Amino acid sequence: MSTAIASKQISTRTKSSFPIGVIGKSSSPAPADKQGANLDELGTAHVVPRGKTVAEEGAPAEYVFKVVSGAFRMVRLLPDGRRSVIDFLLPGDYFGLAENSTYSHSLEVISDASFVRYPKDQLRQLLDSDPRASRRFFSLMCGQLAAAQDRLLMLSRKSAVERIASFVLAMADRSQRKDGAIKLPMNRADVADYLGLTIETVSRTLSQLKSEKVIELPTACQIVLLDRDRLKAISGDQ
Amino acid sequence: MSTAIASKQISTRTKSSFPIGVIGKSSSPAPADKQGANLDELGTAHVVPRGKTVAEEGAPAEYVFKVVSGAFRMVRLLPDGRRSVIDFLLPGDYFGLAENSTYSHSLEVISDASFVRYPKDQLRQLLDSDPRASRRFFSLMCGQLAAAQDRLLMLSRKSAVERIASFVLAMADRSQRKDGAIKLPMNRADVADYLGLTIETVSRTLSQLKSEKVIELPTACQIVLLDRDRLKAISGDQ
DNA sequence: CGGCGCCTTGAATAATATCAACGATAGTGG
DNA sequence: CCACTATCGTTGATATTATTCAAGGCGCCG
Repeated sequence: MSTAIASKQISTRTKSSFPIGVIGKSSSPAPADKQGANLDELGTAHVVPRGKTVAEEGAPAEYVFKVVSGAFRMVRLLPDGRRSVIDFLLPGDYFGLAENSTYSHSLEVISDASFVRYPKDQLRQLLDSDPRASRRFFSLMCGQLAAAQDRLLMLSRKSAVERIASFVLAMADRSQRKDGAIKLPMNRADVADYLGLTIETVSRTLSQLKSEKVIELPTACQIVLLDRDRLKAISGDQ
Repeated sequence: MSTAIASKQISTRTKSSFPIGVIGKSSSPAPADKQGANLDELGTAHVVPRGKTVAEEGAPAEYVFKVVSGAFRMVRLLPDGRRSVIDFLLPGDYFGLAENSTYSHSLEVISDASFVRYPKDQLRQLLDSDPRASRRFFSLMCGQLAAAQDRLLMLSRKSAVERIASFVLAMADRSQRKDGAIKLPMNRADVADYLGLTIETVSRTLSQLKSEKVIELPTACQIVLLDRDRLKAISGDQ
């Protein structure tokens, strides 16, 4: 099932082709680190094509992943095949830190992507020995937890329009360009499984917002915000 | 708005009337700790009556709470008053670690309760200086995140019966006695806001499970499992 | 015993899912 | 370069689920 993944060792000496972030110390040239292991030395970089499954639900959780480019979805299945997209991962996001001995989610590539992968036990060791890295990851976890809790509120109490509006706003915030068209890397099915709706409801609701001149849809995967305030009001927050 | 809360300083010398857990070192007599501050010295114990709000959404997040006895709900409101119970907290559970500068949830007492409260910045300091405490809290956070993700799946894709079945099973697991009747500290409204349903749907669905001989309801707040396997099958997991 | 809060149940309604058909778009091979 | 095909997205009609509205019941406490 698992096909080859492009892989290479990252050296702190070699200029990597990926903008790999350094944690627990300044991102500059990297002076000798008396703490011993550091993230750069731990990780290997990989390039993966759209559709690829990088980590599989139920498999031993050996690695922690950091997205470098592209987009991923974190997926969980019910035995009968119903699917939930627990989160979308964009550059800078991590996967696998909170997983137990086996992954409880699959990590799938939405659009051609690259990532860095760290052996989980080595990363844990680093966290134990390096207070700065530890603090960094602790606050990452806090962010993830807060995001999950936001979504709990959304899924338990918001209507379809409110969910879509919240989603569009969130994607606009995560997107680099704040003004122009937002590029959605995921398809309608992914959005539906993320928001707890069906493909049809997602489509209909986006059409509705379009007809109300709140957004524009130049293509299916591009969204232009015409009335951000209105969208925020519709989203139900504040 | 905030009425008096019973409060007293905890001394490591005094035998506390609460079973306050010690983190980052053995729970025995407490030898001098070269790390300096430890959790016992940080915390103050409090007793609170049912209905009391211990932390308010939007207020400065100054404390982290650990439940000692009783039960709490962690609540979030939408501007129009819709309510979501993000989680129930039982003895041993923590609140407030992942909160930002202000609480994004209220913490409300469901049944007469007691808790220990730690100034957040002091706890943070302890986490920075004590690797064992840090590890402990890191794994607590992992557990909370995993639980939140389970609930995301539930809220996005499970039907009313499946949610109720999952909830009953989860409460049975968290409850002390595994065999006899489960005591629910929360009312139907709390369950509804936790599962993203209405009071009526919760009531109807429990009645349905009762009529199918899967559970018994001696009183509204007691549940007896008659057929755990069946309940697990209904819950949709595995 | 009476009142109040909480729970249950029924009937009608609304929201979203499902089923089905059609349309658009992108990738492929002639 | 164009046509074909597969995939994805949109839209409509209908079905289903859960909500809303409404009434009544149960238990607890004064």
